[in-house]
Amino acid sequence: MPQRRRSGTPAPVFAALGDEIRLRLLARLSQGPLSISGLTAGSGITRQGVTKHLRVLAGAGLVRGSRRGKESVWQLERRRLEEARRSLEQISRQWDVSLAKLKLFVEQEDS
Amino acid sequence: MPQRRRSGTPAPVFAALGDEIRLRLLARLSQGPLSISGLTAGSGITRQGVTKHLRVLAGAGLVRGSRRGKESVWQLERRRLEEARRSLEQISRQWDVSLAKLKLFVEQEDS
DNA sequence: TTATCATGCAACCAGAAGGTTGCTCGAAAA
DNA sequence: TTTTCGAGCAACCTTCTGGTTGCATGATAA
Repeated sequence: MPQRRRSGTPAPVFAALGDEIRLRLLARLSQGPLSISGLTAGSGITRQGVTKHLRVLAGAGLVRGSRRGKESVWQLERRRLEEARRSLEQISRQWDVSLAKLKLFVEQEDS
Repeated sequence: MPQRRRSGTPAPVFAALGDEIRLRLLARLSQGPLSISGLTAGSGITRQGVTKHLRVLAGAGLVRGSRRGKESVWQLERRRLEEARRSLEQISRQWDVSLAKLKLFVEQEDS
């Protein structure tokens, strides 16, 4: 089933990033592709736990896995992260405008 | 109790951003400060639900609330969002390096 | 061919999340 | 001084999450 995300909202990507273990997995994957047992080593949780986290990341479109022989190898997927970054930049921009207006308002009040 | 976040990891902020309703609340707050009932109107959930979401956002340091008369008014808190944006940019940069190396490796393989 | 290794699948479990309702309380408006 | 309005607190419920274990299976290595 392709196209899990409806691409409209950044929420699922943020949710996927909102977990320490998943951030560490991504960090390790940013050193290069790895198999599940490779990722499990030193992760502190079981292989099945890692698998579940990988599925969450894949559901958000942040990683992609493929079978190679008896192992399944995972790697980063660039697009979604860029989308997330853009979303955050946009939110951050709205934010700035908002706070600028607020500041202006307060100063007006004061005078 | 001040200082809820240990500021080391961006995960809690991402987790707070990882919910549609909370993103909408932030969007509305970016138009200016609002009371809880103000935020509740048109949110689709009850006042208590909104309150809980606000607490999550506050726990991540993204908003701040203060009492004004009988109402409690909420507004954005800039710092955390900037931190999150920086984190995402850094991750994104690692990512780029990683994928560049991968591409290089693949090309080498091919030749 | 037989072990062994890397996974997948399913069931299960405890605790967190997201939501609701009911009641209480202080501030404001009538 | 009464209402009324905006919130807080607590209890409760259901669903999702993060984790585990046990077992089955297809590839690889001996």
